[in-house]
Amino acid sequence: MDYEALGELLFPHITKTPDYFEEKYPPRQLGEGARVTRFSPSPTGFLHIGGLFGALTDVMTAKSTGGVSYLRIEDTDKKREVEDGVSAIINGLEAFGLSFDEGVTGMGTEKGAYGPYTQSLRAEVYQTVAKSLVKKGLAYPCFCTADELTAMREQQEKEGTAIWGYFGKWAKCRDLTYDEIKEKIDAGQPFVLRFRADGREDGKIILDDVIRGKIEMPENIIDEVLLKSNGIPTYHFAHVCDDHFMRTTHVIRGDEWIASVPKHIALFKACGYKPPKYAHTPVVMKIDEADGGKRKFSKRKDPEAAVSYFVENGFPKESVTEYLLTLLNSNFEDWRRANPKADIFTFPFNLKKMSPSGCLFDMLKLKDISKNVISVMTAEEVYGNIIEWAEKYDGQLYRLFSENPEYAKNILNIDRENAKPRKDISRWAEVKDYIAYFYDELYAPDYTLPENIAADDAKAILEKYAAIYDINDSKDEWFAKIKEMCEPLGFTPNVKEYKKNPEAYKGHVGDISTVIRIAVTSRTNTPDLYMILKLLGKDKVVERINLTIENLKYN
RNA sequence: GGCCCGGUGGUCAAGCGGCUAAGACACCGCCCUUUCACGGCGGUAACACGAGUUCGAUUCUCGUCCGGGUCACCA
Repeated sequence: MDYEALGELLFPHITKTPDYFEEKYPPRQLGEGARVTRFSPSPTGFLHIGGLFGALTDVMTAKSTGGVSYLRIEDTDKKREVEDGVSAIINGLEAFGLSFDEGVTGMGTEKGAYGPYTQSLRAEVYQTVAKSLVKKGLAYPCFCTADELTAMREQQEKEGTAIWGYFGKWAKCRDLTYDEIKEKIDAGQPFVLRFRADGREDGKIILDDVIRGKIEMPENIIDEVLLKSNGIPTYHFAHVCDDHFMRTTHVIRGDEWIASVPKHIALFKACGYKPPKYAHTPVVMKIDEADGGKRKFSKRKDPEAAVSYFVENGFPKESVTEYLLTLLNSNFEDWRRANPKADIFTFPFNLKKMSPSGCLFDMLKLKDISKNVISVMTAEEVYGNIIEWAEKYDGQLYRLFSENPEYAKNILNIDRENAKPRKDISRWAEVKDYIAYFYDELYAPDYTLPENIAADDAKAILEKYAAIYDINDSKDEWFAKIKEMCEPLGFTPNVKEYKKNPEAYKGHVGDISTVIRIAVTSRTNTPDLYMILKLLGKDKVVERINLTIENLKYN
């Protein structure tokens, strides 16, 4: 067989050789240990949590080694592609503060010297490499139809062959002569380009995975498709060409790719390229409501799999990235405690610290982390975040907060910006309920008293309090007055005393506070009552107290 | 079915032949306290199973079981 001639027959329009691209995309000049990573999603829908997980891993790996990360769009499957796929990915990434050094930056825009970073724009690269493979006798055209391939598979299953696929005696087009090929091509028959695998059936290769260590796998013997009949490469071939020419040092991808590594290694070898290091990451799973088992997040079944879910529910972006980081490197939490304000990208991330087993996404843990994240923000920061969120997702809250920013910030500042800030809020979507009693529009009065307080007593407490309330009191004066109210009403200002001798009193100072709290907020639990009263203002406090007195039911 | 990965408390996880088997979340109790939170202290709770190697296995080997992945002109 004259492979040179075959190459020309198959790719008459390709005039370059791989050397051209070797020069165009020279090895990167980076420091020792610097890693080049890529996040390479397909634009098939929304960005989901697993994608974010992977993207974070890529970015952290590059940043922590002084390397480069880039975003490559793998749009080689036009059937699954969705219209706004690329912007969905980029917007999703941006929403969580992730950006790359190179690659696609938007619809039709990109940056970096190793582009284009969209696979559908790189046909010439793939075909040039493919042509060189053909000329070396390492790839050949296959004219088998989908039906023939299906029949082959069925036959293999029937025979119970250990390995399924296009190889050995099943590879009908492997040894076509030049004349046979020319005849089919002249007749306009479509073909795919297949790899001429040279693996031995009993051969073994070792993958030294960065996360999992050494994995022994059978050599590849399958004549994998390199170019589809439309000339577009399969993932396998695109991966090899792109990661070589984009000079990726570390391919970080989901562990569903482990089984394909022998193919990839064989292809790198055939092309004469040095394979990158591989790091196969675990998958993020959830509990299946139906059977209680673990399973991978599903784009279709799990709305919370979409990163937009976290945005819509008002999780600060840092909460999500920090949670993901604890999943990635569990020592992140210790680091965060030691460096409460540090930029996450300065965390000394280490691929080797990643666990190889899949993990369950724990919404409770996310919320806990989120509460901590929010608790160290200033009122100003919290306000800004809420405004930004509410503008999109809660018009009413947005209006209320923007009408009087100072009022809103003061509310948010209660028990904040101190050594032991409250941790009540985990998502911006909870804010409206949290601050509802500060706005008449949101306030839903509820005059229900706790069982241990009689309505008559409550009424007496409120009448007394309305009479002595002075908004100008300091906190100490204010509380001293409340304590003074206790004894005449049959309560004790001393909680310990009450606990020692509960029969002697109707209640203690806490109960007095509770009555006032309920009258003013309709809640039994709130942050610092003194500040609440102060912010509400004298008129509103008196108004609510009077309303409560009128509506109290006698029991 | 073949091949591959994984298996420490409810969850995420340290651990790399000898430890009373860390820590975080969740849960429970106590303390602090005008409520609630915060904070502090304490508690319940784990090495899937069976062989083997070894003076000694959570750690190494093999098998079993369980969970997952993969075998496309999808990525």
